[in-house]
Amino acid sequence: VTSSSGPRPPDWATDLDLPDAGLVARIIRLNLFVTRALDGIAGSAGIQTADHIVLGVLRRCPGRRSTPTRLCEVLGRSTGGMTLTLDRLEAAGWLTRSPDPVDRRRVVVSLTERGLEITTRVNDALHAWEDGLGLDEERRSAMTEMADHLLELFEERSAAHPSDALGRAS
Amino acid sequence: VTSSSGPRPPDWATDLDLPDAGLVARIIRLNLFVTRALDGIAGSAGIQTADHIVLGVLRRCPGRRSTPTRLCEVLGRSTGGMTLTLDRLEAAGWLTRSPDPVDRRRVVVSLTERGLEITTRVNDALHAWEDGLGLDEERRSAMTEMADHLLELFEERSAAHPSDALGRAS
DNA sequence: CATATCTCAGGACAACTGATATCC
DNA sequence: CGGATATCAGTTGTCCTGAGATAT
Repeated sequence: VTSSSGPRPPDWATDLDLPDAGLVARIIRLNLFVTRALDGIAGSAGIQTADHIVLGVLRRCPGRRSTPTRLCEVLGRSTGGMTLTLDRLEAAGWLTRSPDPVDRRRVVVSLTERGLEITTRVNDALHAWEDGLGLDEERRSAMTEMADHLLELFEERSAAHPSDALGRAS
Repeated sequence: VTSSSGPRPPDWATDLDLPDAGLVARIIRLNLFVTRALDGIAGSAGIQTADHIVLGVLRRCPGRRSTPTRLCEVLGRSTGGMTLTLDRLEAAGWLTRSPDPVDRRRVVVSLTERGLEITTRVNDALHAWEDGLGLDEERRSAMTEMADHLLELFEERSAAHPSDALGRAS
């Protein structure tokens, strides 16, 4: 994490260009920066990034509740792994598990007051960080619209090929 | 990973909306889809996603070579972890390590012919996948321009605050 | 000598796989 | 009974931390 002093690296190690790189490379790179910021912010708030994302998904579900399997589908994780994550979040008091009265195989996962509070706090900090970037409003809304359009395409696509949604198809 | 048959989940577990969600949430979600596709494609080619990304960065470096530390900065990883990754990639014959004649503390990491070949192959497949999404050309170029603009902002930002570039400050 | 770069060994942790219990 | 849901146990694997080696 040093880059201030000492002998500068030779020029050929300095820059990298994304000339022919496609959208995919750019999205990955964007995600890298975003993830760094999120790690810092979530860390300060005392929650892991991956856990915050689960709470964030939950926050945007109708009624602020969902089921483990549904969360797995959205986030591309296994049910076994999700159980562990939910254990952590439940132990922290950020969500509760309760049996679904309608279908008792199911477990309903609900965001608690404190869970809502922390994910909202992290989200607000993230918004502040985003605002501080100096992105003009025009581009911001254009970018949002593009992203939503792309997301729609992705969702259509994974609805069409559910089997390789997770890249596990033969 | 089931969503085709069986009793549908109740409505309240079905949809999630990103109403007030900012760019960050969208980028994370985009990355999720992209990562799924990449996992599938890279997996078929016999390389891990994380490893492919290292090769991809290398491919876009002038001269197709860089140093471990530089890669760590770009990808936000520790040098120790990078050593292990480079061990893997070197063992696979995708890159070579050689001492820097100018500064012999340094190691120069160079993409091999085979390394260039595999990362190019994966990249082409990714392009094909991207083309298959049905994104019209106008939006595609707009999206690209937006992404590049955002990336510039991010880079300025991390140049301004190098200490918390990795979220490890204080 | 203090700093920079890389490597190595040890440890931590999250996530997956497969099997089990419960329920439709 | 077959399919679905969630959990548990065991394992894997990657990454990080901190110490050490070599060079400046």
